[in-house]
Amino acid sequence: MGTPDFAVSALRALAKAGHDIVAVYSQPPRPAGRGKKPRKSAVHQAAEELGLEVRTPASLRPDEEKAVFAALNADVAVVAAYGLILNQTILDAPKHGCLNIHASLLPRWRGAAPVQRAILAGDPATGITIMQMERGLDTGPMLTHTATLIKGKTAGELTAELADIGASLICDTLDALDRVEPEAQDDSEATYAEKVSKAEARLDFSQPAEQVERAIRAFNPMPGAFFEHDGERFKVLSADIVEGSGNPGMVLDNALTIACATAAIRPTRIQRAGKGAMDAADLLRGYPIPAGTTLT
RNA sequence: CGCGGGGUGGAGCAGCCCGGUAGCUCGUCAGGCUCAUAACCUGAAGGUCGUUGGUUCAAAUCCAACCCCCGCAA
Repeated sequence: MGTPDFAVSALRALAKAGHDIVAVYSQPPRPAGRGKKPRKSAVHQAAEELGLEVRTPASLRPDEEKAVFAALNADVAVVAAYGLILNQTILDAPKHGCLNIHASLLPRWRGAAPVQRAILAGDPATGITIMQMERGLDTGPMLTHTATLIKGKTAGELTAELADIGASLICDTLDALDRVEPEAQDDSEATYAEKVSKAEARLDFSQPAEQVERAIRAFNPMPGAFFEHDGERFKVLSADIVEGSGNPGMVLDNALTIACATAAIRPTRIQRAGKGAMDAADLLRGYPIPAGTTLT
């Protein structure tokens, strides 16, 4: 059970490992993208390519869905970023219950956007935790986990890396399922990774440069950290922290060095609305943003 | 039929509304000067102006269709 790219790695790995996948659950196709045509989820597409049966119920609450799921008579359910609440009946249906591939080192960052939150908070490392699902949101006992350093990675890069880690870890965990010792989470250490909102993606230069740079990485590629200038949106895909000071948001030179609360930030990759991503220097060649300009 | 921007020498743009010599910033190459916080001067190479068709004496510029890229929204 999964929906985005993050879950595809695991699906492919499970299939390749020779597991008998009795069904794949994913969110139903939704109008999305330009043209608003209904699009199948990444998992949905991958499952079809693998020739697997795909089910896309809008909810798992109806008795009928519960019955269908139970009839699969699965040994175990693997869940990764599925996007639907699993009720107790569903959780109990498989012989070994439902295992979740979660993109954080639980109990830190339970919830929807663990990767982004970890970067935003400046965590030195994060990882994947395989846990036994229960009623609460990402609260179940942990089975296995693998850590990785965040360094200067963007959310996109980290998510891709964690997807691979999760894929191999779930396979290993399933192989050793009868040997691993479930470990309860320490609720007092738990933090919640709230979904990212569009408003958050607007850069706030009144924060320290270090925090601004984290935001840029956390929101790359989605939804894209941005500032506004001349009524246009400029997504900042990456930036360096440099020396400099001035009123927050002010451009300090002709190389687009932007003052923050402390120090300054200099975008290296930028994307203007309607344009492709380009180096900041290239943007400035055809679209100068002179020193003294204040960005919001 | 969700809204919108764009495809012009290697890069980023202007020109298009008001058809008629292809421009700017940068890069590249050659030479000069010489060492001035991404150096400066001179010169050169390099473009089927996304594709196809139409209008016209003449189209990057007007019209039609199509292909590709992207922002919003979801």
